[in-house]
Amino acid sequence: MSDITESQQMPDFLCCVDCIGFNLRKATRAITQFYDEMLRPAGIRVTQYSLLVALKIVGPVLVTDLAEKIVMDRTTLSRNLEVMEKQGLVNVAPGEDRRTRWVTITEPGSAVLLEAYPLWQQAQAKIRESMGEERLQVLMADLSALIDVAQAR
Amino acid sequence: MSDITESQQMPDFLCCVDCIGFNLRKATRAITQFYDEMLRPAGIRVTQYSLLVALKIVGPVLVTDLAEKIVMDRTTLSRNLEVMEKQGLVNVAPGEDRRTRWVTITEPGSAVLLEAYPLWQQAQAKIRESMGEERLQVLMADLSALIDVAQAR
DNA sequence: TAAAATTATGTGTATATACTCCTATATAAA
DNA sequence: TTTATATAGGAGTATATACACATAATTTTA
Repeated sequence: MSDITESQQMPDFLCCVDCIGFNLRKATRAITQFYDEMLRPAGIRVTQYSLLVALKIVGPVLVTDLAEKIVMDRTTLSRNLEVMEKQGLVNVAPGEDRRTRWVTITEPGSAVLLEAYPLWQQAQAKIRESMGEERLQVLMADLSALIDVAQAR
Repeated sequence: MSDITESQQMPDFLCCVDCIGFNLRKATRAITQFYDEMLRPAGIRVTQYSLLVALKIVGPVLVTDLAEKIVMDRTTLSRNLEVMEKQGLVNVAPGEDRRTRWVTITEPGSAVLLEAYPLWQQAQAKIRESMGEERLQVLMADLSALIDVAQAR
């Protein structure tokens, strides 16, 4: 256990704790708040923005298929879509196979997406300016690699 | 808007959508599930593990101070600690300044931390094996940089 | 010292996340 | 064709997250 079980006062160490899960969650909290704030004028959050983009590109799509694509638990996606359906952003309709449900972006959903897009661009640009394009590309690739490690079980 | 507003069928594009928020959240979902699964025998999740480590190192600490250190909303931290207090992992006691509350890891909390530590090490090692030490260091640094960008407002 | 401003925290509400168990439906096997 | 199995999704429960608002206590200011 070395230095972890000893109750030393070393506050600065906290910022460099090397737990990948912790650091990833910490960065996600900060970045999510950043995007959510930038997107606020459009009335949606970054999670909803991402789902609208995904639906625009791959929709209509089945819940389970979409969930797998975006590495989101099926039940999580369902609950997120439930909110968006109430807001009129998406449509969920049963398929011929009566077990399935097709998810589609609605007209109002597309309108909100159009409104949100420039706001998202601004957020994205701010980060790109500060981080640099190449560094971001490496980061995105590393995040993908992390997903592969996590799912290789 | 270019290719985003056109309902083209290009499912593979989804995996490379360049929204930093989306990719970060996606990776965090996968990695959090990974750590949570590895830590399950100890009965805690990676969020709780991180909080126990933090408290072991810097505790006793005030709620707001800890929240700032770990880039977590004050109210989020309060709610997380509430659960851990019910489980007996932490103690929350009022300070001399009667507005404040000191948070401390308990004896049972330390015991759980000791039990969880080797499990966490295994999770960490698996990722390190696959990613390599240098790549991970770069990744951690980039996550820190992201936090700085997000908070520079 | 009394009033104003600041600070530390709690509460209400809402979204985000995912595990476990359950139901309905479809497909495969006997 | 009946039975067994696999699949798609929903519901219950619990943690994680954070914004807006409220409260109590302290500090600053007039």
